[in-house]
Amino acid sequence: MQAPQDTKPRWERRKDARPQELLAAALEQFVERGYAATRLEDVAKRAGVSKGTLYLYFANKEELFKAVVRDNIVATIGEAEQDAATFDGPSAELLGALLMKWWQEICATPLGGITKLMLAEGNNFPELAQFYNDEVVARGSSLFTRVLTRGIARGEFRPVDPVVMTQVLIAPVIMLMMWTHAFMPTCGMPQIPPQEFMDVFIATTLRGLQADTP
Amino acid sequence: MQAPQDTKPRWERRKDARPQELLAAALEQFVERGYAATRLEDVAKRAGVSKGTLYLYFANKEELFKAVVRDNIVATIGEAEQDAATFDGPSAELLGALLMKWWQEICATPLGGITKLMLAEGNNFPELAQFYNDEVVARGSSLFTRVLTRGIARGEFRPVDPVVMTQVLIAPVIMLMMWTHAFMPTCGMPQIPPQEFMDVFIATTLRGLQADTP
Amino acid sequence: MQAPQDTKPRWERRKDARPQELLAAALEQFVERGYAATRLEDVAKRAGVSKGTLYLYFANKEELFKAVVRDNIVATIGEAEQDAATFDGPSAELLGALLMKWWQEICATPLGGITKLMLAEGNNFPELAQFYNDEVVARGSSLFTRVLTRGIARGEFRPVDPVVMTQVLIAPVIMLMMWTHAFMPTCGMPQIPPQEFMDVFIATTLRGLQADTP
Amino acid sequence: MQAPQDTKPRWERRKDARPQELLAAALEQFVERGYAATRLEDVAKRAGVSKGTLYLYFANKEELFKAVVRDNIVATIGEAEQDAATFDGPSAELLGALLMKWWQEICATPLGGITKLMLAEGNNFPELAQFYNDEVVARGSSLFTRVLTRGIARGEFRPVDPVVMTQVLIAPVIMLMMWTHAFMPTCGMPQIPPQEFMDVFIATTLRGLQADTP
DNA sequence: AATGAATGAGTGTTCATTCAT
DNA sequence: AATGAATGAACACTCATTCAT
Repeated sequence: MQAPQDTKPRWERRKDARPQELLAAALEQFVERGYAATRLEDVAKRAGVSKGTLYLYFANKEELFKAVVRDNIVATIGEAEQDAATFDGPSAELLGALLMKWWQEICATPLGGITKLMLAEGNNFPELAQFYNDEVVARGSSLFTRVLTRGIARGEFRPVDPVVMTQVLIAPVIMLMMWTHAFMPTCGMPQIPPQEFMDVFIATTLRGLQADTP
Repeated sequence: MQAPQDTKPRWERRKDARPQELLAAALEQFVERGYAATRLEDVAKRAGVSKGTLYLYFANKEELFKAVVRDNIVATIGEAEQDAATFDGPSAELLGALLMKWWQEICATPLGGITKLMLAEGNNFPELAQFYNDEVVARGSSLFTRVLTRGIARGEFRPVDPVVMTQVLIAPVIMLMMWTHAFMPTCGMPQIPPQEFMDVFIATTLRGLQADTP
Repeated sequence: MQAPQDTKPRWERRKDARPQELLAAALEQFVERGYAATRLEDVAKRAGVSKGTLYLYFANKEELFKAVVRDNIVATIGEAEQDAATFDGPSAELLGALLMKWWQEICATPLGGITKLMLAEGNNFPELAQFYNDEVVARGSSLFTRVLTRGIARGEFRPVDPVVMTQVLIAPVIMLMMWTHAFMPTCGMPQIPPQEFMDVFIATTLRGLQADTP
Repeated sequence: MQAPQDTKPRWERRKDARPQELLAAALEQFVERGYAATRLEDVAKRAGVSKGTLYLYFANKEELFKAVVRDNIVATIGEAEQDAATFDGPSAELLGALLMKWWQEICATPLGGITKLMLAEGNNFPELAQFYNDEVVARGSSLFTRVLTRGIARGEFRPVDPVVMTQVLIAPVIMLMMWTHAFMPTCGMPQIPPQEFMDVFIATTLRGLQADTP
């Protein structure tokens, strides 16, 4: 028996990988330097190609950025939406899993830098802000809102306003992410141990949401 | 007795006011657009002078930014250091006053935007980061540390590690500021009422610091 | 008695002259190379300034081109409109004068190259085409149409359709201009003597327009 | 008797057709956008091949353009030269046929756009201008000159200077072509009916050339 | 023969900085 | 002190051309 073989010629395999290589390079560069300060030539160099090659795959800087967001953050949101749609167990468990997934797959990775970037530069690039708000903020929020609504409907959660509660859920995670990511290395801030924070936060919140059982 | 009078002719007073006008314009522009995206021409226009005039007072963009920080944040820290040095009463009172002063005079004003800016863009301008760390973060932190040490020495506070405790004091305030300032308008986050937050935070913390009185 | 003196400092006189110098350089360059092939750096060099200086006076390439057209062709049309509005004599005389002015001040000068350019590249730059059509073609045409209408109303001209007749008037002049201007030097075409052509053309046309006198 | 058959397999015929397909695509693109603005990628796409394939058949953009001219205009001139060389009848008939052929096979087809293009952009591409002048202008002119000379020698035409007369013959046709082709759609010029124009032009000219018959 | 990925020189545009007046 | 004209380095984006497959 053989290991599965890629029968394509080498350059074709290379071609298929290119967009991913470019997106990875772009992510790093955007996170390191911010949107405006990222030079496409540096992204290209980082991916080991020339400036022109970038334009074979992405129409311009803005589309490159959007592709980075889509390929990483939006994709993860999509998975989470799947998880939520097919999940059958208690809402508290689902909510906890979603929060932890968000933390582990986005906030705790370099992707967290994208959120920082949007906070910092969003004002200067309204179209990007719009895109990010539509594809990430709105979709992510409404996912949490739906889970809360489900829990309330099933009598698992107390009858809070699910929209407001969504914000209450989101806020500490973003805070923690800013804390973990953004603070300047020089800043000498204390390291909050993120995993513990998340554990405590989730446990506390779920307990607070729990409906009274007579 | 007379109120102190400015005996200078008007144009000279004007001249003396120039740097202040420029610094005010620069602050607004930096806060609105970030450091990199701020165009000196816009700062000049906002102050009602020409671009060249800016360079009569500030050697370059970086020095302008530093001057904004010095003239506002560093100055406030200086005052606070004075307050602390001459204060004679209980350490808890001093600590509460310092925290509240920090909140009210920096975090709750446009100056809070400078902190956001440093978090967001500091990495791209290492010299600015260094400056900000030395002049603001380090000095501010050490002020709190000194007050904590004083309180412990005087038996008012429990014998915590004053350096770590400093971070614990600072973190929530910065969090609140980020919350108040930075989050994208689109983000739809709930408004935390800052004054209440600060009151509760200060009360709780001081109570937690209080040494046991036998 | 003294010659009128310019009391401004030299650099200010320079500044006032700059736009004209740039427009002149741009006209030459556009006529020589066409719109797309004209490099702004070459325009700048030709005017003896740097590329950046161009942008102090004109927002971009397109605006530079429009300014060239306005400053030359549109201005001349404006004069002609004035002439026509204030003219009191026979319509035939006015019409002849307008045609000749058009020939002498536009077609026979480098400005004719602009028309050639629009014919050649207009398709590729729809916004420029629109502008040129509105500001030059439409205004110029309607001027001739008005004069024809005036002549007909006053019983000087036969009752032709003035709009169609306008085209008949315009066509030969544009033809002559293309002939004079555009033909490649190498092309070895015969030199039509333009002045004679215009004289004969105007004389013939006016005679053809003349109303029958009983 | 059989019609000549192409015995090659289909893919080979395809291969043979390639250059023609490319030339056709190039002609359309050049006429639509002009020489400089034509992107080889668009030509390739139009021909349904890849950009690289273009370079298998034509060394570069310039050679592609020359090939378009050769394959169309020069070829037609060649035919006309043949016609003229073998023609035995009256010179007036030959001359009329040549003029009409020129009109119908070049000026009235998209090929007319090539002439427009050379007029408009020739200056920017001296090598192309040289080529066009040698292969098209000179050869075409000298063909007419030879026919005129023949007619004069045979006593059919009046003894005009054949070189000058050649230009007189050429000018109106080029004019008509410019009129038909190049003028901006927006320009609202009246449509000259080309066939009538040519008929009248040829009839008039031949009559004018006719030698007096005693 | 055919592909299409890759290149890099070239151009329009921006903006911190300088300097003659 | 103040001006604002001038500069030029920097960057996003395009496209003719090359070449490994």
